[in-house]
Amino acid sequence: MNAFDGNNIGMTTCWASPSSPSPRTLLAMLNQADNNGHVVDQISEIFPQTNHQSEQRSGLRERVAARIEFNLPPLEIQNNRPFAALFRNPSPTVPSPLLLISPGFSPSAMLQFPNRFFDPTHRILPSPVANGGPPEAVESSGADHAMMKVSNNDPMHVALPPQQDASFESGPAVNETDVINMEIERENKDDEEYMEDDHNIVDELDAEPSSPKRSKFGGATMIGATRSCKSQRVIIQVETEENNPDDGFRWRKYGQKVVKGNPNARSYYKCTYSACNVKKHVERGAEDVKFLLITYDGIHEHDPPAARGSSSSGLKSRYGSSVSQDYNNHQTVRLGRPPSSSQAMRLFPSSLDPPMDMTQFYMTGLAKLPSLPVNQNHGLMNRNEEPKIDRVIPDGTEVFKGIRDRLNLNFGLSL
DNA sequence: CGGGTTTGACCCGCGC
DNA sequence: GCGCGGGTCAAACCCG
Repeated sequence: MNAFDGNNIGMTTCWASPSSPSPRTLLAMLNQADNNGHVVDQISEIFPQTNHQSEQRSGLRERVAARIEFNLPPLEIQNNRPFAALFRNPSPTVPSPLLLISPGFSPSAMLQFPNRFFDPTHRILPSPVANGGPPEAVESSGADHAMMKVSNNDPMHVALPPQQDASFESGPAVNETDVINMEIERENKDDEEYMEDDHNIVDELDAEPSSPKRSKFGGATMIGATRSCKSQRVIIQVETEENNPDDGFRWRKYGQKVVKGNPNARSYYKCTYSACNVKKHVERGAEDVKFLLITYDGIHEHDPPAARGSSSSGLKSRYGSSVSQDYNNHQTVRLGRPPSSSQAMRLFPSSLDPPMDMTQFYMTGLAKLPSLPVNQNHGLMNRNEEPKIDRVIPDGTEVFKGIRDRLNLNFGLSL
């Protein structure tokens, strides 16, 4: 039994029955309630057993916490949008609020185990000032999809036991469980500016009619696919010279194409694991080639493959990384086999790895995209794994369990 | 020979 | 219907 099985985090990612309010809808209602008290009546229909009278006078975080009957610890949020220009459709896609997380906290772990954000005692979210450098940050969008941005100029080093590596290196996964967590987090900021910013984001999204793909998802940023929208999608932006950072899984490149708006070709990869349909495509930022935009489409339902010719102590895939093409004329074109792992950048560092210059991530979960098929045993990567995590954060676990239970109770949402 | 990349052709959805 | 653009296929090729 995985230590996180008790949470069943993201066990099922199908939020949405049409009759049940989505978490976003719920939070939007909470937003409105900030400015319009009677909207709370709507919410009271959803949470009839909660006493929201006092909540109307408290912050939204407190109200959310009260409704889910758990105390959500406050988070530090800053207003920043430093990477807005890095995407092909930069201005409308990048929202502003950032959540700060501590250095050394794996973004993939963050996505897979969002409950850790709630840990009030382990202090996962310290002040960036204390880190002496640009903070890690998680960004949550005010638009119809979740966005998270993680940046950290400090070397990342996940302080986890080695046996946890596979879980935390297995690549990013985000589902709407994460989304609601992030949404709840961001709502902690009872700030007019914050709310206005939220609206501005929506306005910006709506203000770009020239992008035909956008309307499909109600203004959500649709970077890429026109057809393969049947699985969840996570977009990560990494500042790296690697053109395919190692994420612990093995990928086979099956295509490359120059897409509109970006002179840098996009490479398409499939997971080589049999019966695994996870794909990803990788492209350089249109405006800043330092940044690599990796889009994961789908969720691995298997363990990361053992590295060939290496011990079982770590994932040292020879094939996870390659410099397949010199998009920026900074590296020589290399055909055939990728460079050795020593040249490859590990996307998700482990505790065994030496500190690396992992700098920036950008993650986007398109909440509007259809969720994964309901499968009680799937939903996030490696959910079926034997327990590899012996560091459990009880408070966070309980918090998330409470959220899950409450959502299940009130919405019939099975997480 | 197995497993990877390359690359042009093709497929398909969408907007006009 | 047509064109555009993103995604995929598959033969050719590369490499250890």
